[in-house]
Amino acid sequence: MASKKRLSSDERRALILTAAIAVFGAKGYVGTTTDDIARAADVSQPYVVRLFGTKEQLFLAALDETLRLLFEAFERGAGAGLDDEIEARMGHEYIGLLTVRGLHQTLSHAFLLGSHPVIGPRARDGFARVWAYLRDLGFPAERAQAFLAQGMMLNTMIGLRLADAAEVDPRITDLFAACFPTEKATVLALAPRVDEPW
Amino acid sequence: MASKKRLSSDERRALILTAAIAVFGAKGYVGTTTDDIARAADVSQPYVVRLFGTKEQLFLAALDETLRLLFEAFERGAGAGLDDEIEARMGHEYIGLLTVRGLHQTLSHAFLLGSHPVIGPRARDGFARVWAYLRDLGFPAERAQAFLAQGMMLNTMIGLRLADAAEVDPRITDLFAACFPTEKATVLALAPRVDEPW
DNA sequence: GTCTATAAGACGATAGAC
DNA sequence: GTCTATCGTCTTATAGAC
Repeated sequence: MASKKRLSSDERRALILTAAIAVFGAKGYVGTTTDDIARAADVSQPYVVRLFGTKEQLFLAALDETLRLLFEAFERGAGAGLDDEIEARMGHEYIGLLTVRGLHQTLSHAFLLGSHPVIGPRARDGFARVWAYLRDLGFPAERAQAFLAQGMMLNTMIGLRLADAAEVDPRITDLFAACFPTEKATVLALAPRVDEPW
Repeated sequence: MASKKRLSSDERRALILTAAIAVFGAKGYVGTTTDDIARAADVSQPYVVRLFGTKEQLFLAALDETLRLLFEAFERGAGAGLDDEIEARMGHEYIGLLTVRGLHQTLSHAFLLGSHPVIGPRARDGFARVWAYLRDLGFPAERAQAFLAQGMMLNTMIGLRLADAAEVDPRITDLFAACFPTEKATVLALAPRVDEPW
């Protein structure tokens, strides 16, 4: 059993944030305990609280990091080309974010916290920034709208953990084929499964 | 102060179920206490547990009722006409369900509980039934997919409580106009607001 | 049909040591 | 930088009365 290394505060924070996105994504803001995250990051529960102040601040940090990774991915996808090409590349990047465990679901959970006095405003601002980003990129309103809607659909299918069902339930096979005409295999390969705790 | 009437078990169950959809929608499965629902329904907390067994079973009952109302609305919207007409009517009915407090958000929360051992399977089945309903109605896969995606988008905007922001934030005004070209006024009139507890 | 009282457990946060 | 111990609170569910 390897003994644990003493890390710098920043390194430890980064590890805990990664764990937080995974666990918050799987169990939601309220459903996640600071101890869940501590165990996922292999540190003690009080230390998580010590580093981030409160569970609420930890969630805000996880949301910020999630949005940072999202815009980073969008930046990679944006660039020269026709609208169709840009949209395809950005969709591809968004699917690629499935390698960040819990990212899509952390977004979904944040977007359901609209009535939370502290998290709600931050979540609304994040969503509005995504919208503004697409529009500033030159997406016409209707296209931006459809692109976002597809993203919410992917989030939902991930949150439902529908991927295993795609292999046994013909309805779900049909659904995946319709949603991801070109990237079905990638999505099925990267999507979290029912039996994964996170 | 009006004294409370003694109701039949079925009447009381129906009242509690309505309250449960509203509160679960606003605060989520884990974030809602049985006491929250009891107070919203004006009964004692142990009585809620008595009538529904456990909080988990109560959530399942609320989800069932939510899906029942959803299919009932779809049935009203379906019927004769071109695909475009049917889709417009069904979208209209789905927006009309905003009069049922918490319905869209209860769906969203259920759809994020994919890793829950009991609720997860029921949520997946509900989603698959919605998909199958659209396909059986004759929707081509691509159209059914886009329709569902728009629904997820509406759910997200409701969960975020974006409606107030539409009146002050130009980004959000633009977003609402793009998402609801014909029904923006209805959505804004029916959407829950930030300051509503549920 | 409905309530009050309460047991039993889980959780966030603090204190303080190393 | 990181841990152990622990307090106080909240929450589900049960017991039992009316």
